[in-house]
Amino acid sequence: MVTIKEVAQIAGVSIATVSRVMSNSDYPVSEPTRATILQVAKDVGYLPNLAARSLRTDRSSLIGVILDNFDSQWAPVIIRGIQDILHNSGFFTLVVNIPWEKYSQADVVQDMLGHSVDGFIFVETWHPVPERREMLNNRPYVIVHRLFHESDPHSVIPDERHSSALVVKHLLGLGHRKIAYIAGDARYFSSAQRLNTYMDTMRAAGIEVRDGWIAQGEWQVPSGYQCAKQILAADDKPSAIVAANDGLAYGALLAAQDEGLRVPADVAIVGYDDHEISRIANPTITTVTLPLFLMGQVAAENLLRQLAADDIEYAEQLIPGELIIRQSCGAPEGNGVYARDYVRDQADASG
Amino acid sequence: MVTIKEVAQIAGVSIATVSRVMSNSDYPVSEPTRATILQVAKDVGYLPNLAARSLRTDRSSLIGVILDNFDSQWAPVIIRGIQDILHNSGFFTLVVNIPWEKYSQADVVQDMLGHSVDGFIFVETWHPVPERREMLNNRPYVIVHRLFHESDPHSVIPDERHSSALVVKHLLGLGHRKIAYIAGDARYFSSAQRLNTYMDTMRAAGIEVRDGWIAQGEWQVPSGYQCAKQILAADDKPSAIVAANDGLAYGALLAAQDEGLRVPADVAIVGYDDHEISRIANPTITTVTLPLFLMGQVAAENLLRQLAADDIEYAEQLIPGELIIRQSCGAPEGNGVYARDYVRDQADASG
DNA sequence: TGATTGGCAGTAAACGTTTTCTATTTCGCA
DNA sequence: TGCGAAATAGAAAACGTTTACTGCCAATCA
Repeated sequence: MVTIKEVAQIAGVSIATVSRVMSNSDYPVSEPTRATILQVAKDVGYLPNLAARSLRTDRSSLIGVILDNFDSQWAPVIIRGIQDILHNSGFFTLVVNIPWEKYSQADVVQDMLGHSVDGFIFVETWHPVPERREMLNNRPYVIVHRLFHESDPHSVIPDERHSSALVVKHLLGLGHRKIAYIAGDARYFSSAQRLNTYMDTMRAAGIEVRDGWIAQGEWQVPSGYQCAKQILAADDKPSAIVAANDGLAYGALLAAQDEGLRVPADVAIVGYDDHEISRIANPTITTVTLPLFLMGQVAAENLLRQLAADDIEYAEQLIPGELIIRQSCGAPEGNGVYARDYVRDQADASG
Repeated sequence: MVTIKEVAQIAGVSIATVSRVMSNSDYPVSEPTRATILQVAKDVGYLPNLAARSLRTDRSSLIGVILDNFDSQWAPVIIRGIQDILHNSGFFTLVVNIPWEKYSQADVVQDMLGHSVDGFIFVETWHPVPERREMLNNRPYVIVHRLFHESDPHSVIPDERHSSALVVKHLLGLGHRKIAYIAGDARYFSSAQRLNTYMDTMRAAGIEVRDGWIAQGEWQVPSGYQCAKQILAADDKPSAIVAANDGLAYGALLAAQDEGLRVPADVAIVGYDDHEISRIANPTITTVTLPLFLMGQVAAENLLRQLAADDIEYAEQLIPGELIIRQSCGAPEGNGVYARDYVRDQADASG
């Protein structure tokens, strides 16, 4: 590999000058000299050795990204958002999926510190680490899509209250009054937020929530099925069901159809997350998006800001989601058609 | 950060000795000395500075991983497989999703070379690069899940022929003779492989494939719907349809049901890929897996082997998939039940 | 015209390792 | 006992940068 020395030799200048040009230093270099050096560097294919630079400056242009569930539908999108910003600023990411059985988070952080990463981004990691700051060697960090309850000023999370209110209000707007709720796994703090927002929104609309309207689920389809069965067995059947996520909503959909109910005619169902399942289901499920890509971008921008100056005040950042109106809510203004019709239309259009 | 120098000072030895111990050199160091150094290093929390090491040795413990579709259902699993092996061997990966509009592959490779990556893994990248070898500065590389036709000895790909034969033979074994086929996007070489295998397998079974049995699709659901409509309109209706992937299979499923046909009673349908959609569909779809995690592992192992010695002969590695028997094929030995029953059973079990 | 300034370029010292070379000690064996 | 070899340790150079410091020259100003 060609080094700064050869470039200097060919250009007839000192290595210091080459370095100043190549690293975009604000030290003054005359225009002709700069042009020559740039030209020579290009001709000989010079590439700065980042290990050497890192050794000298203690900045590596590397950001450690730690997650514990790469297979989640969300993580890859978040990571793309992160990289979109970071790569544009000349950073690479060291992405590591931590299989909890094998490595501890602390070990991975240590390894990353060995590579002199400039900062950390934690994606959806579940276990909070008490003395994180210290463990990270005081390097800046951001937590994106924080799933645990412990609050942290350096985190970027979905605006659960905003989004939850969106779906409930949507149903209220459609005239529904008897709206039931299937909650998510109680160990996730988003479950409580979503549930509480449902309660608050109902209360604000002057509706008293009955006991039988709330079922405690666990995120997955079978749980949604079971909860919906339970809700639909009540003698005062609700006209709509809000599920804490799309898996639960899909389960509820199957349960309703199993009971001979038409969705949305007999009972409306809405989900949360804009998971693929809500696009595939029949009818398609009205839901609200998780602004994942944006969250990744915001997290990366936060980190860059911390890298630039560390005397800033931080606060949790809430990113709002968007309501996606599909078929399962029966909205008159719904832009969706039944899955089969949609598929048929698409086929007609393309064939 | 504590350096080798301080460890040496505290342990009362030279930095050379510390280095030899910390880097597991095979240079002889007496047992007591080694023990002391290890203890001191641990006590003071010494971490080797990898930038310095990289500068000196020209090995970075970094592997560049390049992909162009992070959102594909497959990429994250492949990457986990890669990291599973690589991280165990002390390597980190520089994972980059290349948005083709913005960067060229060559630019990213250059940037990675600046970080002195020890090797490259290309995941599912579509565009072959002619003078790849040179571009990579002669560093070792592996292509995993290669989607383009150009053959390359350093690639790890699914055994398409094996898997395709698996599904067709499965249907033959169930007594089907009139088996139609919906092909995938013709630009992918796997489409041709899957189609050809279907033809070969049918021929080997002594069955002549009729013209109307083959439809040219494009991977997506609407295309599957349309193709199935076309196939089912033939006067000699087939009793089974093999789709080149699960999206097409799902589309075909909707089309069949639209025609008032029961699946699998009236027409059996099988897919390919073990995409989530095949688990969610009703009935669930029989399919064959892509061995993604394993492919990632094998790719990483290949790279490590190349890193260790470069005088090895290489050949494309084919990784076999597995048949997943679900409901849509009507196999008597099928281990599946209808989605709704499955969901109900799960619910009963957990509640 | 002479002193002062400011723009520009070069010298050389670091950054934290690895590794070659050299030096010392210890050991085995005649 | 003496000698060579093996085992062990240390000194120092090198890897490719960045940057503090020094120096030169031309332009500016009194």
